[in-house]
Amino acid sequence: MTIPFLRCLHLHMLVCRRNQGFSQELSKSDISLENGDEGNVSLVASLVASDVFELPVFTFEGKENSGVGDILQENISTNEHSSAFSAKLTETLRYESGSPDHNTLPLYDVKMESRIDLGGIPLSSSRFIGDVSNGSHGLLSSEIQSHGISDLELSKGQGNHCDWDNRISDASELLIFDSSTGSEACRVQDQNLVTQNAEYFASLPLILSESQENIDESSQKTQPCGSTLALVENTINNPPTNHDKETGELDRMDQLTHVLSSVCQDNDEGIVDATGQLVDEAMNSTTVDDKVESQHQRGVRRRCLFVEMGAAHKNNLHNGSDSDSSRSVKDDANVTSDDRQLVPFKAGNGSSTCMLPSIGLHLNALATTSKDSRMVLQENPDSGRQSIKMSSSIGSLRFLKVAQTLHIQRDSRSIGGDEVMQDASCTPAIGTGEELNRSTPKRKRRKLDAGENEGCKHCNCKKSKCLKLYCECFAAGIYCVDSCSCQNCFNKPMHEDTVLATRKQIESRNPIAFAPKVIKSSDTYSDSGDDANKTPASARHKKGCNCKKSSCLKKYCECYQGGVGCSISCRCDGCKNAFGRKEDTVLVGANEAEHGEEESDTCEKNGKVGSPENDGIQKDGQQYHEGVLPITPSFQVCSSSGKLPFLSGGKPPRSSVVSIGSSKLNSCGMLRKSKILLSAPKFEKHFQIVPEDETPEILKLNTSPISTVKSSSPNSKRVSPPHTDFGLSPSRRSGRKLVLQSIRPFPSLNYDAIDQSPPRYQ
DNA sequence: GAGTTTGAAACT
DNA sequence: CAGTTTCAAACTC
Ligand SMILES: [Zn+2]
Ligand SMILES: [Zn+2]
Ligand SMILES: [Zn+2]
Ligand SMILES: [Zn+2]
Ligand SMILES: [Zn+2]
Ligand SMILES: [Zn+2]
Repeated sequence: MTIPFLRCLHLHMLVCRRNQGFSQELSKSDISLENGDEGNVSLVASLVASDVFELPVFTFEGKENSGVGDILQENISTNEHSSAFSAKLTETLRYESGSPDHNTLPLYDVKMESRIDLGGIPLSSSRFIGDVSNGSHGLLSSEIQSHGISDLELSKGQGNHCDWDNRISDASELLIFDSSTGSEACRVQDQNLVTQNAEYFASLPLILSESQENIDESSQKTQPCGSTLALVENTINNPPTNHDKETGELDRMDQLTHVLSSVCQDNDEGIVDATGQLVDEAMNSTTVDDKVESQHQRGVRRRCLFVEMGAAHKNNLHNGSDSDSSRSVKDDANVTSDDRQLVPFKAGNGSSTCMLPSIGLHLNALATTSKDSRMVLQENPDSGRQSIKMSSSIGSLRFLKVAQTLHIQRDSRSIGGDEVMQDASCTPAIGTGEELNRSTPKRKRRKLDAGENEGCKHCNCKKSKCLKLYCECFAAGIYCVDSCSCQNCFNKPMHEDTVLATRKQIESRNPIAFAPKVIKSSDTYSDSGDDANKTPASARHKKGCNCKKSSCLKKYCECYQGGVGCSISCRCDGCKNAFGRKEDTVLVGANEAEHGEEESDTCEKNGKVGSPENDGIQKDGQQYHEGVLPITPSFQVCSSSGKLPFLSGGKPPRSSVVSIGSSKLNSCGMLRKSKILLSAPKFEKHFQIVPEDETPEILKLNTSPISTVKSSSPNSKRVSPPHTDFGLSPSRRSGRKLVLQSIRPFPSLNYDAIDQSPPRYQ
């Protein structure tokens, strides 16, 4: 029951890694789906119903159609083995992480994740992992489970939202961050989210059916199956409602935001976060069209669709044309990114163990060490919002995992670049990330297409052995993958000891060395209410750039590359940063907040629209909310597992930071990470870290208030860090100081580990 | 794909 | 901390 999100994350991770492998299986399942749309749907529904919590999806099997059924059954069976699997999974995960390529079920995974998220069902992360571990099948099962759970709960009583709410609340918070980043609408409060989630769940069955219908209707979809995924894809491909693609995206975002907002409004509790992301994507994909009306329902439906789609999609993909599949994959990736963001929620429960096996991230190794940390969600009485605090490693781990998944996805899929970053950006969701960065990557991907997407990055090191920050992989906290063109690479799981030791050394010199390069701070007033206004969040490069010849107009500039404007921390000459000139910030001075907003806006715009260069600036990165930590090892404590951030970018990061909603997610990484966290909550100041494109997943901690953290979750270890911080002198300056504090996480990890519990690393 | 430019990372 | 070197990405062609 614990935390669905986590599971989702794990699933994602797993999925991503295994995507390839799954694809085969999926193809089968897909086929079955294609044969009968209804059948698919039914399957899903059945699954949902059957599964209560965890693994056992058994019932499904019986229900399942022959084609799909086989696959599902297999999955299920594997799930049953869960315990054993879990162990295996961990291993596999790592392995995978090491070589994301292995499995490529990405689509599925993604879908799985989304579903899970939607379900919001609290599963023990561990179980999930175990499920996942089983293999592709496991993934499916996991999804199924999630659904099943959701359904069950829902079925029991939509009326009983309470449980969900509670569960969700945590998740929702996490989600919220993401959502917030993504869409202003998200502002809605976390609590609301929860309720919504409950509704979602309840509605899920319906949704499924509907979703199919919608698919058929709405999308002419090429794919007969009409799985929700297909729909989504279709919508994505063809901007749903009418909007031109570009505008369409924006519109989508807007719509999504609107929808979300409306939903939020509707529900006091508003679920936004996790669902929000999903919703967003779904919204985007499906069609923003419907916006208003039962937004909730739709949102739910969409989500459901997503989830379902995920499954269906997979199927479709296989059957469908390659292009479709690719698309679907992207979508999945996006979803995952979202999930990532969601994930952060809480690892909370003791199950943290799950995290252990993470994937490719360097952190993974660390993860084993500390499980202590947990994410704590605090509710601020004041605002009512809840701040999630991840103290723990677990959260970090999850993030990491997420990030890894993102990475993996990137590798395998090479999703489009930016997106979320997803936001990673994932972040706070961090996750955001990755980069999360990396979100809606699929859609964005379309745009980006090109090469690197967020996720796709690969290094080409010749002399650094991939053990220095010169190496983007190493810097991102991830292991090199097959797609890397590095020479004499030591940044591989087999050299884990060396990697970790090197990391440690580097961190000792510079605590924030592995922190996301872009930090988002919502300072100022914004918090209070609304920071939201948007404003806020001004994302900035953690160290500022030192450009002399590029005028901060090219990606040589890390600020520009990160999709953020230059700040007083920058020492650039002739700054013309399209996301915001240094001068502007300086001048503004007091007004910083405003500027920040502006900048942020600009960024978003850029990202979404086109950033200057379509390329994607790395927005992928997910911005982490204050607390969110990057994957850095520090997190590791908790997360050792995860690897890299991913942040984001995972999210599939969209180009712009903003993204999440708007999308900045980097799909890749994370995420796109994706995502930017807009809202900071009410806390004093929230800083979000935006991982760059890829930052692996992000851990989202609520830093801001360290105090809060403590208060909130006594359980959790104290994150307190000295903040003194890491030393970012510049950032410290005036306003930014806060940021640094918020940032603490990175180092914090270490601290935690070190101070209290020695890092497990060694 | 080779070659150049660039600015961060690393080194002194 | 500044200056220099090293490095790999970003960019150009
Ligand atoms: Zn490298
Ligand atoms: Zn590499
Ligand atoms: Zn390498
Ligand atoms: Zn610059
Ligand atoms: Zn700058
Ligand atoms: Zn500049």
